[in-house]
Amino acid sequence: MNNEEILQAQVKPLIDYFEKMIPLSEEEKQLVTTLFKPRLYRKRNFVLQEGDVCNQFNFIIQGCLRMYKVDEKGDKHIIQFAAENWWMIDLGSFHERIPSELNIDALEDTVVLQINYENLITLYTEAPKFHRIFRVLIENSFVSLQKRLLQNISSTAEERYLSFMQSYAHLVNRLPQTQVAAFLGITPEFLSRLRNKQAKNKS
Amino acid sequence: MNNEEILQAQVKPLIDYFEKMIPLSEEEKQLVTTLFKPRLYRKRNFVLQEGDVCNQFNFIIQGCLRMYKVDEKGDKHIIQFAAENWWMIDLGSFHERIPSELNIDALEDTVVLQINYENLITLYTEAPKFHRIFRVLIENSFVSLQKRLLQNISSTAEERYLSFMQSYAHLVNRLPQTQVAAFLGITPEFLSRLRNKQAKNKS
DNA sequence: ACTATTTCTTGATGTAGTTTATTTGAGCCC
DNA sequence: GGGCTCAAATAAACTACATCAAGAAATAGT
Repeated sequence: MNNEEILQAQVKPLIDYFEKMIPLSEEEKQLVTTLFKPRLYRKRNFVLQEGDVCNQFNFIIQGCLRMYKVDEKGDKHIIQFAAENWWMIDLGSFHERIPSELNIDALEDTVVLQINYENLITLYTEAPKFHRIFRVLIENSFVSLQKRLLQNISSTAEERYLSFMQSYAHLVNRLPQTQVAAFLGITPEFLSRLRNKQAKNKS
Repeated sequence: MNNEEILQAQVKPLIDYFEKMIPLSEEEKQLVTTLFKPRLYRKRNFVLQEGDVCNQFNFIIQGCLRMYKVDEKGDKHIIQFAAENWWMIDLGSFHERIPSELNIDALEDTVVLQINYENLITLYTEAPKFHRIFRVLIENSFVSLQKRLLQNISSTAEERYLSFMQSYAHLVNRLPQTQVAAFLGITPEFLSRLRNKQAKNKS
């Protein structure tokens, strides 16, 4: 993927996404086109590093990002993966304008449409409808997050693995096992055993 | 607490809560006063039972609620406690108008101000400012929830216990140990051991 | 095409947290 | 005040998962 292709990144998937919630006027579409900017992050590049204030609200056009925290031991704990048509942001850092404790990086070459803090305020001011759109958007994210929490506190690693295979079926082939393990909160070794067990069960 | 006291439930804490985010006009205050209704739930009564559609957005004036899921074994997994000045709702069920898998009940006699689905739509329509207010409100809830998830996937039971003691210091004396254990995702027995260990460390 | 690095698997051993059972204590109810 | 229920503490056996180590397989860089 080269710079020309980045510049071709279309705003259409984003407009479509918004219009699935609420139809937009021509002016509103124009605002979105102006205020969201395409950007390529190459594999292993950082969208956000801990210590920085998160200044971009990202919508993924192509590729895959992950968000994680590094603990004192140096272990990474993955909060979220996001692929095509998902959002990625540290909402706390973004809105409170405080340094983030989280990292976001690219697991593949990834093209996003991003809007910075200032421009999002502009968008809200020029088109208040986006308060509603982003309310609904965040409500949806909240519901997903709550499901994940519930999974985590109420299931064994094996149940979480099976559930992950279902919910992220489209993603699972694109992810190395180490990433899946870090998401499930288990060691890669134990994940390997689970996979082995499942394979045996099927045959 | 008797019915007279319930009827005295003031809308003031709620208005104050909103105005900490964004000032309201007199008309908007009036709308809030009209559309939110006070209600008493006695200890052990249900605000929401699984299978029902969640139809109320609740703001807690006095008391304490918990939200939990019951798994196949019959074990309860607590997603959230909420005391004075917090919100309690199953957002997924409420917005998608689908039956909830969660239960909400009262751990103490609890007075809430609640607005039902229809009236919330009315509120949004009459005073679009509330799209913004609820966007911010849900963003805050999202951030708390994400912190809890992170705690859960990255800490041991002991670390979670210590962190809980800090964040919920005001609540912890009002809760039986069994509830704390169900929130932390451990057995009451193991919590007892942790408490014991902490007590010894202090002396 | 070849090495180097990362990823995946497998086995042996260790540990955090569970399960089950028993005991003690604290409200509550005639 | 005695019987009841329900919350809390303690202990032993057990299980899910981690850690460590070492080899095999797959990817990437030159």
